[in-house]
Amino acid sequence: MVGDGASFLGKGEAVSGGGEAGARRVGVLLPLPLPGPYDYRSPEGVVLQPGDYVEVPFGPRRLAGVVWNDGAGDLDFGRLRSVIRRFPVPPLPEINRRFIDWVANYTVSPAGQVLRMAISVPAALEAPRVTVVCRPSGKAAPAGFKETPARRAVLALAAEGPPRAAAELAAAVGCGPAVVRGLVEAGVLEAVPQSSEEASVQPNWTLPGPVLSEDQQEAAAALRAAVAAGCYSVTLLDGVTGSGKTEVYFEAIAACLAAGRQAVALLPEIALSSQWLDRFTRRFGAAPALWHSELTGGQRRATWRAVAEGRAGIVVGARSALFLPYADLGLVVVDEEHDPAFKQEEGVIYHARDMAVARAWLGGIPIILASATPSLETQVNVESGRYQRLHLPDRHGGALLPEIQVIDLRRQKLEPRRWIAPPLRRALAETLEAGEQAMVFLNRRGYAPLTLCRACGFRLQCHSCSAWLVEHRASQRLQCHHCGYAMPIPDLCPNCEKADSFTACGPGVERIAEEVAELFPQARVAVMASDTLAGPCAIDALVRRVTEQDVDLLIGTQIMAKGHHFPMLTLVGVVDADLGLAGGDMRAAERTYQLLHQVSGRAGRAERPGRVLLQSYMPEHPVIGALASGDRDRFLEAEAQERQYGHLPPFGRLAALVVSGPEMEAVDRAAILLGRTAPRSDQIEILGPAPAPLALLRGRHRRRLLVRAPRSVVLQPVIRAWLAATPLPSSVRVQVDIDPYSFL
DNA sequence: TCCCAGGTAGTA
DNA sequence: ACTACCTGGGAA
Repeated sequence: MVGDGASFLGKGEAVSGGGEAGARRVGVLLPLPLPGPYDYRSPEGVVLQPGDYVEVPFGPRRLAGVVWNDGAGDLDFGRLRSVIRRFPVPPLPEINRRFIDWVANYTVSPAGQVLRMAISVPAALEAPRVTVVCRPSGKAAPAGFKETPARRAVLALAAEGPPRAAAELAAAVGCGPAVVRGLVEAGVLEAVPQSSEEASVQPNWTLPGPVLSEDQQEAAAALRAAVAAGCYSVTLLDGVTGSGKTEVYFEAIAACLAAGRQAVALLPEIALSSQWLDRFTRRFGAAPALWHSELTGGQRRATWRAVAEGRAGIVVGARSALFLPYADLGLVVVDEEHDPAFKQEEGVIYHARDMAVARAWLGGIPIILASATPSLETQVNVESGRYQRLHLPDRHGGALLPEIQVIDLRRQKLEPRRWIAPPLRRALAETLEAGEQAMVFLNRRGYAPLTLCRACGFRLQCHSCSAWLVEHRASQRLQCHHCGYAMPIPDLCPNCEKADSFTACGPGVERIAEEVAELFPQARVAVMASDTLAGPCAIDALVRRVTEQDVDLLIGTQIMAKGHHFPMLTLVGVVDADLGLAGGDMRAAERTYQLLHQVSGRAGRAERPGRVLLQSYMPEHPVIGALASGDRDRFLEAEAQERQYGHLPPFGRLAALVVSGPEMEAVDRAAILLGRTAPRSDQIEILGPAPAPLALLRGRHRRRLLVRAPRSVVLQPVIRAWLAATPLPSSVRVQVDIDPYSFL
């Protein structure tokens, strides 16, 4: 560093001694997919520490980054540009920085790209807006103080309400700002600076919790002990739907707050419902800090800053909440641990549950995974003793688990263009007659999944994806569920030009709604799918209508499978329990089991017992059998065995390389080249290239290679070396997916 | 011969 | 991620 000094001194810059008082070299990580931190020099007289947020010049732009290290030193000091300024935010703690490096290394992505998830709100780095507010000083009025009516009114107002800006006080009273100013000058009011995001009401852990069952108390005590121990531990909170898992982990959160540390609860995006927040607010007397994709810029900023400054005790959010700059994280909770929504499939591809466990391990803190249907990975970790398990076998408040029956569609033939078999129709009629509510579940949006021409057999397909266009009657359009493309339903077949020749194939929720309306014209029917409900507010509104019994029959997709508590709902009918089992994806069975189990869990959550009817063409399938018998563990064991035979996760390691680009030939060439340069080892097996599950997505052709290896092999360095040694044209992109969620 | 578009390298 | 720069094709 000192040696480098000569070069920049030579350029006529005044630095004393080239050392202590002068500029120093720092490595700054930028929120970009660069290979590593870039070196800058610190401004005169400013000492920068790792973790400091800084603004730096980058080409013609200015960017916010984080001081990562002392700099790589591979560039002459004289050629370095200077850090512009340090942002007025607490530095990113070391654990958080190590976590970012760890995730980057694990997911084979540049650290800067991971950092981008952590500083996703650049505005939060600026000093908060400070306003001057007035409040009573408590001092006596000075001699000669004249009490006018206007002054009296201002003082009275200032005495009751919260501190307010002078202009605000004046406006409320109806006097000029000079009156307030005069009071401040007289010393009766005092003007104090207040940051615009001053402490809102904080969750209060000292409030008494609800009455817990014996099982719940026991589990809560174990979790409190884990929090008190303050070291790394993973606990699976395994409880049937309706067993009150949430209330149990609330106790762990309370313990964490009592210890003065922060807690984060990750929920699958969709489960961030007002029902969950209501329960939280009831327990802690205030809402938690929120983090999810629907937040406005201002809300994001407020949460980010409150987290960084340690003011936010509890954060509840979707997967990305894991990357917030916690000042002192003491507990992680992952609710619905098995949920596929935790898998991020774009940009940095990661599974939030796995990253959360890593975060807990790095931070030396406990983590709680909650689920009624734990993932196979978690189950295997419990069996091997790596994770603790707490079991809640019974529903809270004595409610019984629903009785599950299978309707064999091979015997109970469906009428043409009908999807509800007679036994389900009878059950629905009985339920409605009893004044109870029913739910019909079909995990398929729209009216019909496929539209074809009766004359020539032409199928309406998306131009940029390998997927059918789905008819939506509500919007009168055909939609692609992968890229969002939509078009009006054409009058003529694009192929044979015949008019009125289209016919809908198969059911979607809209079609089921139509059938139900014909069967039960007097029933109040509501459809619940992600496209019929715009945003969380609409979901909340419908959920409220259901709890207030404004709806008799609810028809929906998986959006209504999660977390909702409908006391009067006693019947769940599953239109097509086999949906999702087709295909050959090893995870299909597990996923279907989890989804249907969760849907079944909506029935009979209060006093009235529930029942579930599953319509299936293959009642002998292990998934259907496990659901009907309630024997989850035997099913998981069988699944585990199958994965073990296939050397598949969690018994082996798997990674996917997805090659994509707009031109099929270029993508194919690149994929074949990658296949040729693949690492050769008797430990590592390369499968493919083959068309990826969606061979065409958003106009990009996709090919996939799978890498399979025993658990003892660490795949990341192998993949990194492989990619580094295989130069590819810039027209194709390679995405690395460690632990891919779906594998055919 | 010039201009614009699209592809590409570099950002410290 | 942007942006400035370069290359090449097409029209003047």
